Amino acid sequence: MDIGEIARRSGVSRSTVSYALSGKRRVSEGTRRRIQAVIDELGYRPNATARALKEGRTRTIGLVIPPAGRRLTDMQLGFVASVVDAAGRADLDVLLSPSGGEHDRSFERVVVGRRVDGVILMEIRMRDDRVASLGQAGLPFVGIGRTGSPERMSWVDIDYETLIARCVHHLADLGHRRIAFVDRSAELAATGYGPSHRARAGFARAVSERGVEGVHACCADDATSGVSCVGRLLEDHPGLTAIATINEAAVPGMYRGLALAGLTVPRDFSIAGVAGRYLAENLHPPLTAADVPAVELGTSAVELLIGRIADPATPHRNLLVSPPISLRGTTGPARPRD
Amino acid sequence: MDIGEIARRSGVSRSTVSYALSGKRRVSEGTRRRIQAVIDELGYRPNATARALKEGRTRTIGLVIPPAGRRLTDMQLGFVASVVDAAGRADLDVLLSPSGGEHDRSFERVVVGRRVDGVILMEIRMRDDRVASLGQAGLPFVGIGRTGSPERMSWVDIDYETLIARCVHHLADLGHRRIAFVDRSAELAATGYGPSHRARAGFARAVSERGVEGVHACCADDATSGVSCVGRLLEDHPGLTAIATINEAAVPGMYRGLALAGLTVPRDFSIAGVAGRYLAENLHPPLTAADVPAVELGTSAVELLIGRIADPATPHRNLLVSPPISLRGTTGPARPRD
DNA sequence: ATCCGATGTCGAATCGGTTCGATTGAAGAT
DNA sequence: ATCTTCAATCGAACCGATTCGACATCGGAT
Repeated sequence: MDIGEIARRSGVSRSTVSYALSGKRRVSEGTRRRIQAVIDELGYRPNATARALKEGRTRTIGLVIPPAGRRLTDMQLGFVASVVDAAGRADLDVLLSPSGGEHDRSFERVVVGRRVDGVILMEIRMRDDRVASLGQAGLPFVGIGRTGSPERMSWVDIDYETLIARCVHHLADLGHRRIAFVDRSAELAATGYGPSHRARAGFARAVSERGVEGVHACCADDATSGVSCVGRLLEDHPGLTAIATINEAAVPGMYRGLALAGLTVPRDFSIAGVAGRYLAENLHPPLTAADVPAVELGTSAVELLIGRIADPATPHRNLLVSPPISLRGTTGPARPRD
Repeated sequence: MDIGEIARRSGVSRSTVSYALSGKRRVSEGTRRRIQAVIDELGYRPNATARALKEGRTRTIGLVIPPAGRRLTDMQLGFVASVVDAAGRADLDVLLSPSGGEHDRSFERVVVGRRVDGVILMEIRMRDDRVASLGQAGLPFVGIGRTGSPERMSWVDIDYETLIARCVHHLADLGHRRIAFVDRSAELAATGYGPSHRARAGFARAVSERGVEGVHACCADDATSGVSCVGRLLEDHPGLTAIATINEAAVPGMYRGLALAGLTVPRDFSIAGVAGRYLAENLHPPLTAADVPAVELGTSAVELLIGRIADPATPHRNLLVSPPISLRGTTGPARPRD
């Protein structure tokens, strides 16, 4: 059933049906009603593909998520949910494209096949080929995260550098003198993952400002790795009394690792981090953390993208959030170990 | 840049370029090379929308997920990931459509606008309007989950009825005489959510077979609700010593609730359930549970869907899994309370 | 010299919409 | 009665691919 069928049954031309539907030209009341009746009876809806072809836009945005196989963190899940939600409110559909490995069929298909009007890119590297591809394809995009030269793109991001520094200051204020920074996985950091780089810089800065000792450790995004990471840290650094982290997925494991070592949080050991609010609140004990407003970031990313699609020539905009640290149950005064 | 541009620069007609690309007719070696050179130079890729219009298929499948705002459970996340992954391997893209509320623009757009070649439907109700819509639209679909009349559709599902019964038997074998079934949220169950219904039936059956006392409780999908749900159960049913559950998201909260009541798992209280393997293993203590093979289910769903798209007249197929219970750390011999 | 089949390429139609310019017919002005 | 104006509608072109039938060319058979 196509628009021709509707036209025939209503005794008008195809263009009249189109105008009746879009309202872009006047159609007499009687005709409109007749057409509408036929449409309702047959349950007609214009074919989105044909419309997309003619209009030159698909009313779809691409959401590039971390590659399949890797589990989304709580925060990432929050991004995805809020992007889908915000897009839906703007009557845009969302096409999922797992990417982040090397060559990438899905990303290729979506981007250069023009399946989408614009793209939201997650888990961006300091140097990111996908950003280059998108630029070259002339496809509007917004990053959740930013590259090393962020002035050349639109993005929303979390100010990990500042936030981790703030965690260190908070811990130092409590008297901690040996603090570990638990990063995300070594592979991710090695590929130039922005938050890792920037958080490391913020950590180094704060550590030197406060004259405390800093330790860096990578840790995969799961509880088991958190356990072993903490085990290693405690063993290698006897004076360690606190952790600052951006690895929310490993936090439950860290809790367990500390418990295994006979340490109680926050009495014997403190943890502060950057995490999605939902997760921070639902951990036990609830995590003292800078609460990343995933919904706000996802929503803003969609808004920025819609703006760029409407007018690609507009100057780049961005949003850098540094939410305050919510004091919950995981930090307390330093207490010497051993 | 379109196929005409490539044709012009290669000095051939558009159809020749198309045949060179698709291989559906012979093109002389020299011509093919010339065309390929131009394509490589310009980085041309056929416009997916135009191709979709002509071919009558979009090479995209729709994935209908629970409505925005509700957080995906670990198991659901596993489904989504594996569906996206399996689809990608078949060179299909995935369009996300949050749905499950009442009227639903996204679902409408995707289904009747023919944006996709087929649909995978999550979180199906015993009676589900979306199944009717899809049938009426003549769009192939596969359920992860099934309705009350499952013979009329293709699906993959978890045999919650059997699995919960198995949990009850396991607990009864350990001497438990008062067992609670912790369901998912009351709202979800009220809308006829299949797993709730079927698990409840399996629970009732097993409880009567073993002559033990069964208690039913609904619980929202989060840790906090798990805490309060357990609190209520312990208070209202003093003899309660075990829980069987399909609510994986509430399990961490149940642990906490039991701990708050001074009960140690599994010494004082047992829990068995149905949960994604990843979650079950990463809980602390690891949950004794029937491990739902989310990846297998998602992959099978995509395979079934591809089959139906290829030949919609084929008889319906389905897959009902009932994985064995993995004994981990949360069940033990009953020990009277009070 | 003519006919034949194979091979390689082209032109036009098509998919289902949107949109622009042209056309029709009726009402109002002169 | 003729001209103008305007509202309502129509027909055709177009978006960018695929595909079918037609056609040109050429070597080989008669």
